[in-house]
Amino acid sequence: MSEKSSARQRASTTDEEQTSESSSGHRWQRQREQESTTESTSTEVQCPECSGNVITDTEHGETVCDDCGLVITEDSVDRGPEWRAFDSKEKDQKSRVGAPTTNTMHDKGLSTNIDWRDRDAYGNALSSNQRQKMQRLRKWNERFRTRDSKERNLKQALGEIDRMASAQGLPENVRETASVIYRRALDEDLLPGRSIEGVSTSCVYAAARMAGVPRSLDEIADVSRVPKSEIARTYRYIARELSLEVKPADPEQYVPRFGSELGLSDEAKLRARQLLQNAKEKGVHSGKSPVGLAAASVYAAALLTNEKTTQAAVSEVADISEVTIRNRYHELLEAEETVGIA
DNA sequence: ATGGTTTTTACTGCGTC
DNA sequence: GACGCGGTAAAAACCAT
Repeated sequence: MSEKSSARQRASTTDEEQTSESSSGHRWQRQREQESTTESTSTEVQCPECSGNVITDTEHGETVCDDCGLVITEDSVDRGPEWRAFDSKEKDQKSRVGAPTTNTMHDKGLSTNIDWRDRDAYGNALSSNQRQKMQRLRKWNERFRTRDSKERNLKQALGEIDRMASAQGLPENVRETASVIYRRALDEDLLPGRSIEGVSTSCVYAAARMAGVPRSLDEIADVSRVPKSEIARTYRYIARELSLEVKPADPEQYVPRFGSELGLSDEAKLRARQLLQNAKEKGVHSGKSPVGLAAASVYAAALLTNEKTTQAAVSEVADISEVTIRNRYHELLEAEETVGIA
């Protein structure tokens, strides 16, 4: 058992809960009393006997008439957890639902994991007899888990997705999305004729854009083993076939990242966004690369807020030539002026 | 394949520290 | 003289036709 899954296992056994519950029984008893005072709610329902107000008494699990005391329902089910958590750590310890299913594992994390360490649950070494048994179990578990080619395919692809996402510092939800996209691609038989690597790269690219933290094709290509052209081709194909709703990248989405990489103030970032919004209204941006626009706006904003940056530095973090930055930021400033300094 | 557009590369001149 | 910046021309990349 790996440490993670054994912890999960332990959390799901009932005796642990029972003991921790009884040891702190009086505490949560008191909590429940407080709860009941706050949660006794009167409803619109009327008592069938005296037409009085009916109240729900959560402490005793009864629905009772406030006037005549008639018990309308009893032994109602308390659907809340029977424990209280006072901080997130405690919640993690007490909760006994397992890990959430995740699409970043080829079997959604639902299958059994057998740890590679030859240790039992207490951390003691196993006897040689046991060790051999575990070896066999591991082997068959692995064979079972990655039964057919699709599963093996997925496993490899998800590994790649994870690797690239990490390299680009993309958050967990992007990996999740990328995994989902890949699954769909696999289900729709989009893979034949395309490399696993290429498709998974495209998935990461798409997922990053969908999550609003876009990476340029160049940046993605940097961490992939596939040439940019292939990524672009595959991405278009995937996006079309799965009809992914990926809006054209919004330059504004690049601003925070470029801004912080250059160590600019929030004010400058805000200014950059304003410039972009203005440019958008003027329609200056159509046809121009979003990254270039973003880079230019960041540079322009730095100038306007008197923060030191150079075109070279912006060009570095944005992967855009200085020339493009110059051209764009002129356009940005022009658009700004025609509006007039209101 | 082709033509039009955008981006990149490479180079040069200007002003400032 | 190095550096940041602006401009230009030609090449390359990209996109729709």
